[in-house]
Amino acid sequence: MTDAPSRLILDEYLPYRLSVASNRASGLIARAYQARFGLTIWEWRVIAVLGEAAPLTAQGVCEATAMDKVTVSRAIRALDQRGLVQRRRQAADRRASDVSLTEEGARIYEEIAPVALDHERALLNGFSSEERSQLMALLQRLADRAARLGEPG
Amino acid sequence: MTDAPSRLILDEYLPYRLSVASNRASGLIARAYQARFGLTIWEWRVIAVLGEAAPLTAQGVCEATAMDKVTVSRAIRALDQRGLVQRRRQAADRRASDVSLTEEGARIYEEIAPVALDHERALLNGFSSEERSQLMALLQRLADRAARLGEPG
DNA sequence: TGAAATTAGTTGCAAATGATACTATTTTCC
DNA sequence: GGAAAATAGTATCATTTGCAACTAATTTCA
Repeated sequence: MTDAPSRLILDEYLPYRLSVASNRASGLIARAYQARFGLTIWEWRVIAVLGEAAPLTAQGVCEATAMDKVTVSRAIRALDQRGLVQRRRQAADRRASDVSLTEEGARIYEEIAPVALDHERALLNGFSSEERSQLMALLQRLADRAARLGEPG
Repeated sequence: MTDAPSRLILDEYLPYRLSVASNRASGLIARAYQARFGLTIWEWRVIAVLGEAAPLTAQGVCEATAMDKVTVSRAIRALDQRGLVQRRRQAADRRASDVSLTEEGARIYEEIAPVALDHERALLNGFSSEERSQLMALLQRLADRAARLGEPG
């Protein structure tokens, strides 16, 4: 491995930096979605994955969104009540339901996706293509590493 | 500028990736501090900045930690009640108080700082020195950018 | 087979969080 | 000098969150 700082300075501490960057970016986007579509960030994530690949069970949504199952359950219920998703009990396993976007949900997905991408572009404005992929790759490695450190114990 | 994705795929969406990486890293560390020192992540941040430079006012802590003033107020009160920080009203401005670590607070800081750095090292294990500074720099730019996009409206 | 363990999803409750309003003090500036 | 605006920090209240317990269905395996 390589050297790492030996003295603690919050502003140079990776988990802190990560948290600040994430909170600012998420906050920005959360506010936009709330104001414009009345969606929480979790509801929007569920719509996003269902827009990519439906149907999914709640469990499938958990895996695809890295959200906790309680959060997913609540988001799905809220979306169901608003008529943006529909649930159908699986014949094979009656504990589980297939969840998919309704027509209106799909309409919202089509409307939201470009807005989401615009936000991403705005955030990454000024980053070269190479910097972007570096950033994504580094974040991926970091998340994997944190997951492995957390899981076993 | 450069190209950016034209189709929304959650798993390749920067704000999402950022959030996952941050939550996993923070969660890991939050659990460790809670279990080992009984500190929340905010309390620990306050201790960290006071360990670097004290005294600070609550306002100063806000700036140094990127925390909201209500959160800072609560963290300081909790630490005060546990005897880890002390507050002294400023003579010059009696609305403000100077906050600093008590002896015990300093003792905890000395104990915690190396643990924090160990966690950081564990997370960054496998990253080259160059990758680390890249990551930090990219996160910094991103946070700045998000802040500027958020502030004005 | 059928008791025990596992899994999908929900609910209830306590704690964390955030927006807003509030007190006390200081600054501005006419 | 003093009214109006600004600032430091706290309190209040409603919402969000997260954990643990729960129901219902399925799987395991003796």
